[in-house]
Amino acid sequence: MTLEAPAAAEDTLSRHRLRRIDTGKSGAPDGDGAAIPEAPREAWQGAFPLQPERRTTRARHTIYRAGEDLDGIPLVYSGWAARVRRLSDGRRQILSFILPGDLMSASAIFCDRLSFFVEAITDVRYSVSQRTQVDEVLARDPQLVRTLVSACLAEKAEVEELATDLGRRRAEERIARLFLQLKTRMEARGQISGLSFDMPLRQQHIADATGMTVIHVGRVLGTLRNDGIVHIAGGTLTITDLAALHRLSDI
Amino acid sequence: MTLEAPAAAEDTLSRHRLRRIDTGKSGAPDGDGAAIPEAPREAWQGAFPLQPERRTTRARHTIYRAGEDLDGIPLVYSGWAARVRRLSDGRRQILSFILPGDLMSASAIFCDRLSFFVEAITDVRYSVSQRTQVDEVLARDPQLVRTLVSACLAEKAEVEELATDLGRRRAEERIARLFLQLKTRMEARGQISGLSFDMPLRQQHIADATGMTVIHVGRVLGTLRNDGIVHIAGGTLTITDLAALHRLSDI
DNA sequence: CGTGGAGTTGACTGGTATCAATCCTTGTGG
DNA sequence: CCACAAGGATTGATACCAGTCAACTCCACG
Repeated sequence: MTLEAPAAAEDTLSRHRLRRIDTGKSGAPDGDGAAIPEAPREAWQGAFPLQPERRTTRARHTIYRAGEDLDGIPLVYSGWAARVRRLSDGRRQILSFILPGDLMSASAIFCDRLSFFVEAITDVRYSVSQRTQVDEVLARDPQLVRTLVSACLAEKAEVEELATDLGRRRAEERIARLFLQLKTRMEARGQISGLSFDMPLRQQHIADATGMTVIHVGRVLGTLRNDGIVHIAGGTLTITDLAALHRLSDI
Repeated sequence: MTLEAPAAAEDTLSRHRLRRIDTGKSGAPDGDGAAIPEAPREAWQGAFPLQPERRTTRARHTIYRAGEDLDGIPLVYSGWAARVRRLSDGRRQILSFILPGDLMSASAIFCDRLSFFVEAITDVRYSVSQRTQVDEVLARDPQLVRTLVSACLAEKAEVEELATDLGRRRAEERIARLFLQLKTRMEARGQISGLSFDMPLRQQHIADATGMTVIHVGRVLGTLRNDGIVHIAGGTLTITDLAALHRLSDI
Protein backbone atom coordinates (compact mmCIF):
# COMPACT_ATOMS: atom_id res chain seq x y z
CA MET A 1 0.00 0.00 0.00
CA THR A 2 1.60 3.20 -1.08
CA LEU A 3 1.25 6.60 0.40
CA GLU A 4 1.79 9.92 -1.31
CA ALA A 5 3.34 8.53 -4.43
CA PRO A 6 3.16 10.81 -7.45
CA ALA A 7 1.30 9.25 -10.29
CA ALA A 8 2.99 11.04 -13.16
CA ALA A 9 5.90 8.71 -13.70
CA GLU A 10 3.76 5.66 -14.20
CA ASP A 11 1.07 7.17 -16.33
CA THR A 12 2.08 6.26 -19.84
CA LEU A 13 -0.44 8.33 -21.64
CA SER A 14 -1.17 11.00 -19.11
CA ARG A 15 -2.06 14.11 -21.01
CA HIS A 16 -1.63 16.50 -18.13
CA ARG A 17 -3.81 14.15 -16.24
CA LEU A 18 -2.78 13.67 -12.63
CA ARG A 19 0.45 15.43 -13.31
CA ARG A 20 0.30 18.41 -11.12
CA ILE A 21 1.20 18.18 -7.47
CA ASP A 22 -1.88 19.15 -5.61
CA THR A 23 -1.91 22.15 -3.40
CA GLY A 24 -4.44 20.94 -0.93
CA LYS A 25 -7.49 22.78 -2.17
CA SER A 26 -8.93 21.41 -5.41
CA GLY A 27 -12.60 21.87 -4.60
CA ALA A 28 -12.85 19.01 -2.18
CA PRO A 29 -16.18 18.67 -0.41
CA ASP A 30 -14.37 18.63 2.87
CA GLY A 31 -12.64 21.69 4.10
CA ASP A 32 -9.51 21.10 6.05
CA GLY A 33 -11.13 22.43 9.17
CA ALA A 34 -12.10 20.44 12.22
CA ALA A 35 -15.65 19.49 11.29
CA ILE A 36 -14.97 16.35 9.28
CA PRO A 37 -17.94 14.04 8.94
CA GLU A 38 -16.03 10.98 9.98
CA ALA A 39 -18.83 8.56 10.60
CA PRO A 40 -19.46 6.00 7.90
CA ARG A 41 -23.19 5.50 7.75
CA GLU A 42 -23.02 2.04 6.28
CA ALA A 43 -23.96 -1.33 7.65
CA TRP A 44 -20.44 -2.08 8.78
CA GLN A 45 -20.32 1.08 10.81
CA GLY A 46 -19.50 -0.73 14.03
CA ALA A 47 -17.41 -3.34 12.31
CA PHE A 48 -14.01 -1.88 12.95
CA PRO A 49 -13.93 -0.67 16.54
CA LEU A 50 -10.18 -0.79 16.40
CA GLN A 51 -7.35 1.65 16.53
CA PRO A 52 -6.81 2.03 12.84
CA GLU A 53 -3.89 3.82 11.35
CA ARG A 54 -4.79 7.15 9.78
CA ARG A 55 -3.42 8.16 6.41
CA THR A 56 -3.79 10.87 3.83
CA THR A 57 -3.30 10.90 0.10
CA ARG A 58 -3.31 14.14 -1.81
CA ALA A 59 -5.57 14.80 -4.76
CA ARG A 60 -4.51 13.21 -8.05
CA HIS A 61 -2.24 10.70 -6.39
CA THR A 62 -2.49 6.95 -6.33
CA ILE A 63 -3.60 5.38 -3.08
CA TYR A 64 -3.24 1.76 -4.11
CA ARG A 65 -1.66 0.02 -7.10
CA ALA A 66 -3.22 -3.08 -8.61
CA GLY A 67 -1.47 -6.21 -7.43
CA GLU A 68 0.24 -4.71 -4.40
CA ASP A 69 -0.17 -6.27 -1.00
CA LEU A 70 -2.82 -4.53 1.06
CA ASP A 71 -1.50 -4.12 4.57
CA GLY A 72 -4.93 -3.55 6.04
CA ILE A 73 -8.51 -2.67 5.28
CA PRO A 74 -8.89 0.92 4.18
CA LEU A 75 -11.98 2.96 4.91
CA VAL A 76 -12.33 6.48 3.50
CA TYR A 77 -13.56 9.10 5.90
CA SER A 78 -13.07 12.21 3.86
CA GLY A 79 -12.63 13.06 0.21
CA TRP A 80 -13.45 11.29 -3.04
CA ALA A 81 -11.49 8.52 -4.72
CA ALA A 82 -11.99 6.14 -7.63
CA ARG A 83 -11.39 2.48 -8.34
CA VAL A 84 -9.81 2.39 -11.77
CA ARG A 85 -8.43 -0.17 -14.20
CA ARG A 86 -5.63 0.92 -16.49
CA LEU A 87 -4.69 -0.48 -19.87
CA SER A 88 -1.12 -0.71 -21.01
CA ASP A 89 -1.52 2.15 -23.47
CA GLY A 90 -2.90 4.56 -20.91
CA ARG A 91 -6.60 4.12 -21.44
CA ARG A 92 -8.46 4.04 -18.16
CA GLN A 93 -11.82 2.84 -16.91
CA ILE A 94 -13.22 4.01 -13.61
CA LEU A 95 -15.17 1.20 -11.97
CA SER A 96 -16.73 3.24 -9.21
CA PHE A 97 -16.31 6.32 -7.13
CA ILE A 98 -15.48 6.01 -3.46
CA LEU A 99 -17.23 8.51 -1.22
CA PRO A 100 -16.65 9.31 2.44
CA GLY A 101 -17.80 6.41 4.56
CA ASP A 102 -17.08 3.83 1.89
CA LEU A 103 -14.72 0.96 2.20
CA MET A 104 -12.12 1.36 -0.51
CA SER A 105 -13.37 -1.97 -1.73
CA ALA A 106 -15.45 -4.55 0.08
CA SER A 107 -13.19 -7.15 -1.54
CA ALA A 108 -10.31 -5.95 0.61
CA ILE A 109 -11.82 -7.74 3.58
CA PHE A 110 -11.50 -11.16 2.03
CA CYS A 111 -8.59 -10.65 -0.28
CA ASP A 112 -5.30 -8.87 0.20
CA ARG A 113 -4.59 -8.08 -3.42
CA LEU A 114 -6.87 -6.15 -5.74
CA SER A 115 -6.93 -5.99 -9.50
CA PHE A 116 -7.52 -2.27 -9.82
CA PHE A 117 -5.90 0.97 -8.77
CA VAL A 118 -7.39 3.35 -6.25
CA GLU A 119 -6.76 6.99 -7.00
CA ALA A 120 -7.49 10.05 -4.91
CA ILE A 121 -9.66 12.61 -6.69
CA THR A 122 -9.59 15.15 -3.90
CA ASP A 123 -7.35 14.93 -0.87
CA VAL A 124 -8.39 11.69 0.77
CA ARG A 125 -8.17 10.74 4.42
CA TYR A 126 -8.66 7.15 5.30
CA SER A 127 -8.11 4.69 8.08
CA VAL A 128 -6.45 1.31 7.69
CA SER A 129 -7.60 -1.38 10.07
CA GLN A 130 -5.18 -4.21 10.59
CA ARG A 131 -6.22 -7.39 8.92
CA THR A 132 -5.46 -9.61 11.90
CA GLN A 133 -7.64 -7.50 14.16
CA VAL A 134 -10.49 -7.46 11.69
CA ASP A 135 -10.22 -11.21 11.25
CA GLU A 136 -10.58 -11.62 14.99
CA VAL A 137 -13.71 -9.53 15.04
CA LEU A 138 -15.11 -11.48 12.11
CA ALA A 139 -14.37 -14.82 13.77
CA ARG A 140 -16.51 -13.76 16.73
CA ASP A 141 -19.36 -12.37 14.64
CA PRO A 142 -20.64 -14.59 11.81
CA GLN A 143 -23.47 -12.20 11.18
CA LEU A 144 -20.97 -9.49 10.38
CA VAL A 145 -19.33 -11.79 7.84
CA ARG A 146 -22.66 -12.13 6.08
CA THR A 147 -23.03 -8.38 6.07
CA LEU A 148 -19.63 -7.90 4.53
CA VAL A 149 -20.17 -10.60 1.95
CA SER A 150 -23.35 -8.77 1.05
CA ALA A 151 -21.33 -5.61 0.62
CA CYS A 152 -19.13 -7.49 -1.85
CA LEU A 153 -22.17 -8.73 -3.72
CA ALA A 154 -23.55 -5.21 -3.85
CA GLU A 155 -20.29 -3.94 -5.28
CA LYS A 156 -20.41 -6.74 -7.83
CA ALA A 157 -23.98 -5.90 -8.81
CA GLU A 158 -22.98 -2.28 -9.23
CA VAL A 159 -20.20 -3.20 -11.63
CA GLU A 160 -22.59 -5.42 -13.55
CA GLU A 161 -24.85 -2.45 -13.97
CA LEU A 162 -21.89 -0.38 -15.10
CA ALA A 163 -21.01 -3.01 -17.70
CA THR A 164 -24.57 -2.87 -18.98
CA ASP A 165 -24.41 0.91 -19.19
CA LEU A 166 -21.12 0.83 -21.05
CA GLY A 167 -22.21 -1.90 -23.42
CA ARG A 168 -25.75 -0.89 -24.18
CA ARG A 169 -26.49 2.70 -23.31
CA ARG A 170 -25.63 5.90 -25.07
CA ALA A 171 -23.50 8.78 -23.90
CA GLU A 172 -26.28 11.00 -22.59
CA GLU A 173 -27.94 8.09 -20.84
CA ARG A 174 -24.71 7.04 -19.14
CA ILE A 175 -23.96 10.50 -17.84
CA ALA A 176 -27.51 10.96 -16.60
CA ARG A 177 -27.33 7.67 -14.74
CA LEU A 178 -24.00 8.55 -13.19
CA PHE A 179 -25.38 11.81 -11.88
CA LEU A 180 -28.48 10.18 -10.46
CA GLN A 181 -26.38 7.55 -8.77
CA LEU A 182 -24.19 10.21 -7.21
CA LYS A 183 -27.26 12.14 -6.11
CA THR A 184 -28.64 9.05 -4.40
CA ARG A 185 -25.38 8.35 -2.62
CA MET A 186 -24.94 11.92 -1.48
CA GLU A 187 -28.55 11.97 -0.32
CA ALA A 188 -27.91 8.89 1.79
CA ARG A 189 -25.10 10.82 3.44
CA GLY A 190 -27.28 13.85 4.03
CA GLN A 191 -24.89 15.86 1.90
CA ILE A 192 -27.40 17.27 -0.52
CA SER A 193 -29.26 20.54 -0.30
CA GLY A 194 -32.25 20.84 -2.55
CA LEU A 195 -31.04 19.34 -5.78
CA SER A 196 -27.43 20.46 -5.43
CA PHE A 197 -24.43 18.72 -4.01
CA ASP A 198 -20.66 19.07 -3.95
CA MET A 199 -19.15 17.12 -6.82
CA PRO A 200 -15.39 17.38 -7.26
CA LEU A 201 -15.21 15.32 -10.46
CA ARG A 202 -13.48 16.84 -13.49
CA GLN A 203 -14.79 16.10 -16.98
CA GLN A 204 -11.91 13.65 -17.33
CA HIS A 205 -13.26 11.59 -14.41
CA ILE A 206 -16.72 11.54 -15.91
CA ALA A 207 -15.20 10.46 -19.21
CA ASP A 208 -13.22 7.64 -17.62
CA ALA A 209 -16.29 6.48 -15.74
CA THR A 210 -18.62 6.50 -18.73
CA GLY A 211 -16.23 5.25 -21.38
CA MET A 212 -16.19 8.49 -23.34
CA THR A 213 -13.63 11.11 -24.33
CA VAL A 214 -13.33 14.30 -22.32
CA ILE A 215 -14.36 16.36 -25.27
CA HIS A 216 -17.55 14.50 -25.86
CA VAL A 217 -18.35 14.66 -22.16
CA GLY A 218 -17.98 18.41 -22.42
CA ARG A 219 -20.39 18.51 -25.33
CA VAL A 220 -23.01 16.36 -23.60
CA LEU A 221 -22.71 18.43 -20.43
CA GLY A 222 -23.21 21.47 -22.62
CA THR A 223 -26.47 20.21 -24.05
CA LEU A 224 -27.67 19.09 -20.61
CA ARG A 225 -26.97 22.60 -19.38
CA ASN A 226 -28.66 24.25 -22.36
CA ASP A 227 -31.66 21.98 -21.97
CA GLY A 228 -31.92 23.06 -18.35
CA ILE A 229 -31.46 19.59 -16.92
CA VAL A 230 -28.16 19.63 -15.05
CA HIS A 231 -25.37 22.07 -14.63
CA ILE A 232 -22.03 21.99 -12.91
CA ALA A 233 -20.35 25.10 -11.58
CA GLY A 234 -17.71 25.69 -8.99
CA GLY A 235 -17.53 22.08 -7.92
CA THR A 236 -21.27 21.88 -7.36
CA LEU A 237 -23.68 19.80 -9.39
CA THR A 238 -27.22 21.08 -9.62
CA ILE A 239 -30.13 19.17 -11.06
CA THR A 240 -32.56 21.62 -12.58
CA ASP A 241 -34.99 19.12 -14.09
CA LEU A 242 -35.09 15.91 -12.13
CA ALA A 243 -37.90 14.40 -14.17
CA ALA A 244 -35.99 14.89 -17.39
CA LEU A 245 -32.92 13.34 -15.83
CA HIS A 246 -34.94 10.32 -14.82
CA ARG A 247 -36.35 10.08 -18.31
CA LEU A 248 -32.88 10.10 -19.80
CA SER A 249 -31.71 7.55 -17.26
CA ASP A 250 -34.40 5.01 -17.97
CA ILE A 251 -34.95 4.67 -14.21
CA MET B 1 -36.71 -20.52 -10.40
CA THR B 2 -38.43 -21.31 -13.60
CA LEU B 3 -38.10 -24.33 -15.75
CA GLU B 4 -38.81 -24.57 -19.43
CA ALA B 5 -40.40 -21.19 -19.76
CA PRO B 6 -40.44 -19.82 -23.30
CA ALA B 7 -38.71 -16.50 -23.59
CA ALA B 8 -40.65 -15.07 -26.50
CA ALA B 9 -43.55 -13.57 -24.63
CA GLU B 10 -41.42 -11.49 -22.31
CA ASP B 11 -38.92 -10.27 -24.81
CA THR B 12 -40.09 -6.80 -25.72
CA LEU B 13 -37.76 -6.17 -28.57
CA SER B 14 -36.90 -9.67 -29.62
CA ARG B 15 -36.18 -9.58 -33.31
CA HIS B 16 -36.44 -13.30 -33.95
CA ARG B 17 -34.01 -13.67 -31.13
CA LEU B 18 -34.76 -16.57 -28.84
CA ARG B 19 -38.04 -17.08 -30.56
CA ARG B 20 -37.77 -20.51 -32.05
CA ILE B 21 -38.41 -23.50 -29.89
CA ASP B 22 -35.23 -25.48 -29.95
CA THR B 23 -35.20 -28.92 -31.36
CA GLY B 24 -32.55 -30.34 -29.11
CA LYS B 25 -29.64 -30.17 -31.51
CA SER B 26 -28.31 -26.68 -32.03
CA GLY B 27 -24.65 -27.57 -32.10
CA ALA B 28 -24.31 -28.03 -28.38
CA PRO B 29 -20.95 -29.30 -27.23
CA ASP B 30 -22.71 -32.07 -25.45
CA GLY B 31 -24.48 -34.70 -27.41
CA ASP B 32 -27.51 -36.18 -25.76
CA GLY B 33 -25.74 -39.50 -25.41
CA ALA B 34 -24.57 -41.09 -22.21
CA ALA B 35 -21.03 -39.73 -22.07
CA ILE B 36 -21.69 -36.44 -20.35
CA PRO B 37 -18.65 -34.90 -18.73
CA GLU B 38 -20.38 -34.27 -15.46
CA ALA B 39 -17.46 -33.45 -13.21
CA PRO B 40 -16.94 -29.79 -12.45
CA ARG B 41 -13.22 -29.29 -12.24
CA GLU B 42 -13.42 -26.27 -10.03
CA ALA B 43 -12.35 -25.69 -6.48
CA TRP B 44 -15.78 -26.40 -5.09
CA GLN B 45 -15.85 -29.77 -6.73
CA GLY B 46 -16.43 -31.60 -3.47
CA ALA B 47 -18.53 -28.83 -2.06
CA PHE B 48 -21.94 -30.20 -2.81
CA PRO B 49 -21.87 -33.92 -2.02
CA LEU B 50 -25.60 -33.85 -1.76
CA GLN B 51 -28.48 -35.33 -3.63
CA PRO B 52 -29.25 -32.38 -5.82
CA GLU B 53 -32.30 -32.11 -7.94
CA ARG B 54 -31.57 -32.46 -11.66
CA ARG B 55 -33.16 -30.15 -14.17
CA THR B 56 -33.00 -29.32 -17.84
CA THR B 57 -33.70 -26.16 -19.76
CA ARG B 58 -33.89 -26.19 -23.51
CA ALA B 59 -31.81 -23.94 -25.70
CA ARG B 60 -32.97 -20.33 -25.97
CA HIS B 61 -35.10 -20.54 -22.88
CA THR B 62 -34.76 -18.64 -19.65
CA ILE B 63 -33.42 -20.57 -16.69
CA TYR B 64 -33.71 -17.84 -14.11
CA ARG B 65 -35.41 -14.46 -14.06
CA ALA B 66 -33.85 -11.50 -12.28
CA GLY B 67 -35.44 -10.94 -8.89
CA GLU B 68 -37.01 -14.36 -8.54
CA ASP B 69 -36.40 -16.47 -5.46
CA LEU B 70 -33.71 -19.05 -6.05
CA ASP B 71 -34.82 -22.29 -4.52
CA GLY B 72 -31.32 -23.74 -4.42
CA ILE B 73 -27.83 -23.42 -5.76
CA PRO B 74 -27.61 -24.30 -9.43
CA LEU B 75 -24.53 -25.91 -10.97
CA VAL B 76 -24.38 -26.51 -14.71
CA TYR B 77 -23.09 -29.86 -15.78
CA SER B 78 -23.79 -29.74 -19.48
CA GLY B 79 -24.46 -27.07 -22.06
CA TRP B 80 -23.74 -23.34 -22.25
CA ALA B 81 -25.73 -20.54 -20.65
CA ALA B 82 -25.32 -16.80 -20.13
CA ARG B 83 -25.85 -14.33 -17.34
CA VAL B 84 -27.61 -11.38 -18.93
CA ARG B 85 -29.02 -8.03 -17.92
CA ARG B 86 -31.98 -6.73 -19.89
CA LEU B 87 -33.05 -3.14 -20.39
CA SER B 88 -36.68 -2.16 -20.59
CA ASP B 89 -36.48 -1.52 -24.33
CA GLY B 90 -35.04 -4.92 -25.15
CA ARG B 91 -31.34 -4.12 -25.23
CA ARG B 92 -29.32 -6.82 -23.57
CA GLN B 93 -25.87 -7.15 -22.07
CA ILE B 94 -24.33 -10.55 -21.45
CA LEU B 95 -22.22 -10.43 -18.29
CA SER B 96 -20.58 -13.82 -18.73
CA PHE B 97 -20.99 -17.20 -20.27
CA ILE B 98 -21.60 -20.20 -18.07
CA LEU B 99 -19.81 -23.37 -19.16
CA PRO B 100 -20.21 -26.92 -17.92
CA GLY B 101 -18.85 -27.20 -14.39
CA ASP B 102 -19.65 -23.60 -13.53
CA LEU B 103 -21.91 -22.46 -10.78
CA MET B 104 -24.66 -20.45 -12.38
CA SER B 105 -23.38 -17.64 -10.24
CA ALA B 106 -21.15 -17.79 -7.19
CA SER B 107 -23.40 -15.13 -5.70
CA ALA B 108 -26.19 -17.69 -5.47
CA ILE B 109 -24.47 -19.25 -2.47
CA PHE B 110 -24.78 -16.16 -0.33
CA CYS B 111 -27.81 -14.54 -1.81
CA ASP B 112 -31.14 -15.97 -2.90
CA ARG B 113 -32.05 -13.31 -5.39
CA LEU B 114 -29.96 -12.25 -8.37
CA SER B 115 -30.10 -9.08 -10.43
CA PHE B 116 -29.64 -10.72 -13.81
CA PHE B 117 -31.30 -13.35 -15.97
CA VAL B 118 -29.75 -16.69 -16.79
CA GLU B 119 -30.52 -17.96 -20.26
CA ALA B 120 -29.77 -21.29 -21.85
CA ILE B 121 -27.78 -21.02 -25.05
CA THR B 122 -27.78 -24.73 -25.80
CA ASP B 123 -29.82 -27.28 -23.94
CA VAL B 124 -28.61 -26.98 -20.37
CA ARG B 125 -28.60 -29.61 -17.66
CA TYR B 126 -27.96 -28.50 -14.16
CA SER B 127 -28.30 -29.63 -10.60
CA VAL B 128 -29.87 -27.62 -7.83
CA SER B 129 -28.51 -28.23 -4.36
CA GLN B 130 -30.83 -27.28 -1.53
CA ARG B 131 -29.78 -24.19 0.27
CA THR B 132 -30.33 -25.64 3.73
CA GLN B 133 -28.09 -28.57 2.97
CA VAL B 134 -25.37 -26.39 1.52
CA ASP B 135 -25.57 -24.10 4.52
CA GLU B 136 -24.99 -27.09 6.77
CA VAL B 137 -21.91 -28.11 4.84
CA LEU B 138 -20.61 -24.55 4.94
CA ALA B 139 -21.17 -24.29 8.69
CA ARG B 140 -18.90 -27.28 9.18
CA ASP B 141 -16.22 -26.12 6.76
CA PRO B 142 -15.04 -22.52 7.15
CA GLN B 143 -12.30 -23.10 4.60
CA LEU B 144 -14.92 -23.89 2.01
CA VAL B 145 -16.64 -20.61 2.78
CA ARG B 146 -13.41 -18.79 1.99
CA THR B 147 -13.14 -20.69 -1.25
CA LEU B 148 -16.63 -19.75 -2.28
CA VAL B 149 -16.17 -16.13 -1.31
CA SER B 150 -13.08 -16.20 -3.52
CA ALA B 151 -15.21 -17.52 -6.34
CA CYS B 152 -17.50 -14.52 -5.88
CA LEU B 153 -14.54 -12.17 -5.94
CA ALA B 154 -13.25 -13.83 -9.09
CA GLU B 155 -16.63 -13.36 -10.74
CA LYS B 156 -16.54 -9.73 -9.65
CA ALA B 157 -13.06 -9.22 -11.08
CA GLU B 158 -14.18 -10.75 -14.34
CA VAL B 159 -17.05 -8.31 -14.64
CA GLU B 160 -14.70 -5.46 -13.85
CA GLU B 161 -12.55 -6.56 -16.73
CA LEU B 162 -15.63 -6.74 -18.93
CA ALA B 163 -16.57 -3.20 -17.97
CA THR B 164 -13.09 -2.06 -18.93
CA ASP B 165 -13.36 -3.83 -22.26
CA LEU B 166 -16.75 -2.30 -22.98
CA GLY B 167 -15.71 1.17 -21.92
CA ARG B 168 -12.24 1.41 -23.35
CA ARG B 169 -11.56 -1.17 -26.05
CA ARG B 170 -12.58 -1.35 -29.67
CA ALA B 171 -14.73 -3.88 -31.41
CA GLU B 172 -11.97 -6.09 -32.78
CA GLU B 173 -10.14 -6.03 -29.46
CA ARG B 174 -13.24 -7.04 -27.53
CA ILE B 175 -14.03 -9.96 -29.77
CA ALA B 176 -10.43 -11.16 -29.72
CA ARG B 177 -10.41 -11.07 -25.93
CA LEU B 178 -13.69 -12.93 -25.71
CA PHE B 179 -12.33 -15.69 -27.91
CA LEU B 180 -9.11 -15.97 -25.94
CA GLN B 181 -11.06 -16.13 -22.71
CA LEU B 182 -13.24 -18.91 -24.06
CA LYS B 183 -10.16 -20.75 -25.30
CA THR B 184 -8.61 -20.58 -21.84
CA ARG B 185 -11.75 -21.82 -20.17
CA MET B 186 -12.22 -24.68 -22.62
CA GLU B 187 -8.56 -25.58 -22.24
CA ALA B 188 -8.99 -25.82 -18.49
CA ARG B 189 -11.76 -28.29 -19.15
CA GLY B 190 -9.65 -30.31 -21.56
CA GLN B 191 -12.22 -29.60 -24.25
CA ILE B 192 -9.87 -28.18 -26.82
CA SER B 193 -8.10 -30.02 -29.60
CA GLY B 194 -5.24 -28.15 -31.17
CA LEU B 195 -6.61 -24.64 -31.49
CA SER B 196 -10.22 -25.66 -32.09
CA PHE B 197 -13.08 -26.03 -29.69
CA ASP B 198 -16.84 -26.36 -29.78
CA MET B 199 -18.44 -22.96 -29.50
CA PRO B 200 -22.23 -22.83 -29.75
CA LEU B 201 -22.53 -19.02 -29.63
CA ARG B 202 -24.49 -17.27 -32.38
CA GLN B 203 -23.32 -13.88 -33.62
CA GLN B 204 -26.12 -12.37 -31.55
CA HIS B 205 -24.58 -13.78 -28.37
CA ILE B 206 -21.19 -12.36 -29.27
CA ALA B 207 -22.84 -9.03 -29.97
CA ASP B 208 -24.65 -8.98 -26.64
CA ALA B 209 -21.45 -9.91 -24.83
CA THR B 210 -19.28 -7.29 -26.51
CA GLY B 211 -21.78 -4.45 -26.66
CA MET B 212 -22.00 -4.45 -30.46
CA THR B 213 -24.67 -5.00 -33.10
CA VAL B 214 -24.98 -8.38 -34.77
CA ILE B 215 -24.15 -6.92 -38.12
CA HIS B 216 -20.94 -5.35 -36.99
CA VAL B 217 -19.97 -8.58 -35.25
CA GLY B 218 -20.47 -10.30 -38.58
CA ARG B 219 -18.18 -7.80 -40.27
CA VAL B 220 -15.42 -8.13 -37.69
CA LEU B 221 -15.65 -11.91 -37.82
CA GLY B 222 -15.36 -11.59 -41.58
CA THR B 223 -12.13 -9.63 -41.39
CA LEU B 224 -10.72 -11.95 -38.74
CA ARG B 225 -11.48 -14.83 -41.09
CA ASN B 226 -9.97 -13.08 -44.10
CA ASP B 227 -6.89 -12.17 -42.12
CA GLY B 228 -6.48 -15.80 -41.20
CA ILE B 229 -6.78 -15.24 -37.48
CA VAL B 230 -9.97 -16.95 -36.37
CA HIS B 231 -12.82 -18.66 -38.10
CA ILE B 232 -16.06 -20.18 -36.95
CA ALA B 233 -17.74 -22.98 -38.83
CA GLY B 234 -20.25 -25.60 -37.85
CA GLY B 235 -20.28 -24.65 -34.21
CA THR B 236 -16.52 -24.90 -33.96
CA LEU B 237 -14.16 -22.02 -33.36
CA THR B 238 -10.66 -22.38 -34.76
CA ILE B 239 -7.77 -20.07 -34.01
CA THR B 240 -5.49 -19.98 -37.02
CA ASP B 241 -3.09 -17.32 -35.78
CA LEU B 242 -2.78 -17.31 -32.03
CA ALA B 243 -0.03 -14.71 -31.95
CA ALA B 244 -2.13 -12.27 -33.94
CA LEU B 245 -5.08 -12.90 -31.64
CA HIS B 246 -2.93 -12.13 -28.62
CA ARG B 247 -1.69 -9.00 -30.28
CA LEU B 248 -5.23 -7.84 -30.91
CA SER B 249 -6.18 -8.71 -27.36
CA ASP B 250 -3.46 -6.70 -25.71
CA ILE B 251 -2.71 -9.69 -23.49
C1' DC C 1 -40.94 -27.10 -50.86
C1' DG C 2 -41.82 -23.59 -47.73
C1' DT C 3 -40.54 -21.42 -43.57
C1' DG C 4 -37.67 -19.09 -40.39
C1' DG C 5 -33.28 -18.50 -38.16
C1' DA C 6 -28.74 -17.24 -39.17
C1' DG C 7 -25.16 -15.13 -41.77
C1' DT C 8 -23.37 -11.98 -45.45
C1' DT C 9 -23.13 -7.80 -48.12
C1' DG C 10 -23.90 -2.95 -49.57
C1' DA C 11 -25.31 1.82 -48.97
C1' DC C 12 -26.00 5.19 -45.92
C1' DT C 13 -26.25 7.58 -41.44
C1' DG C 14 -24.84 9.02 -37.17
C1' DG C 15 -22.57 9.05 -32.82
C1' DT C 16 -18.02 9.70 -30.93
C1' DA C 17 -13.27 10.28 -31.54
C1' DT C 18 -9.51 13.10 -33.04
C1' DC C 19 -6.97 17.28 -33.81
C1' DA C 20 -6.39 22.02 -32.92
C1' DA C 21 -7.19 26.55 -31.16
C1' DT C 22 -9.01 29.58 -27.70
C1' DC C 23 -10.53 31.01 -23.30
C1' DC C 24 -11.21 30.75 -18.45
C1' DT C 25 -9.74 29.70 -13.87
C1' DT C 26 -6.59 28.95 -10.38
C1' DG C 27 -2.22 28.39 -8.20
C1' DT C 28 2.73 30.03 -8.33
C1' DG C 29 6.29 32.97 -7.81
C1' DG C 30 8.44 37.35 -8.48
C1' DC D 1 -0.26 42.56 -6.24
C1' DC D 2 0.47 41.15 -10.65
C1' DA D 3 2.14 38.22 -14.44
C1' DC D 4 2.78 33.79 -15.73
C1' DA D 5 2.07 28.84 -16.07
C1' DA D 6 -0.81 24.89 -16.00
C1' DG D 7 -5.12 22.61 -15.73
C1' DG D 8 -9.52 22.60 -17.24
C1' DA D 9 -13.47 23.79 -20.21
C1' DT D 10 -15.37 25.13 -24.62
C1' DT D 11 -15.72 25.32 -29.58
C1' DG D 12 -14.95 24.15 -34.51
C1' DA D 13 -13.55 21.15 -38.32
C1' DT D 14 -12.90 16.67 -39.82
C1' DA D 15 -12.44 11.57 -39.73
C1' DC D 16 -13.88 7.13 -38.69
C1' DC D 17 -15.93 3.43 -36.18
C1' DA D 18 -20.02 1.36 -35.59
C1' DG D 19 -25.20 1.50 -36.12
C1' DT D 20 -29.24 1.27 -39.18
C1' DC D 21 -31.89 -0.30 -43.04
C1' DA D 22 -32.51 -3.46 -46.62
C1' DA D 23 -31.77 -7.21 -49.66
C1' DC D 24 -30.18 -11.64 -50.41
C1' DT D 25 -28.22 -16.29 -49.51
C1' DC D 26 -27.73 -20.50 -47.05
C1' DC D 27 -29.23 -24.03 -44.35
C1' DA D 28 -31.98 -26.95 -41.18
C1' DC D 29 -36.23 -28.34 -40.33
C1' DG D 30 -41.13 -29.50 -40.99
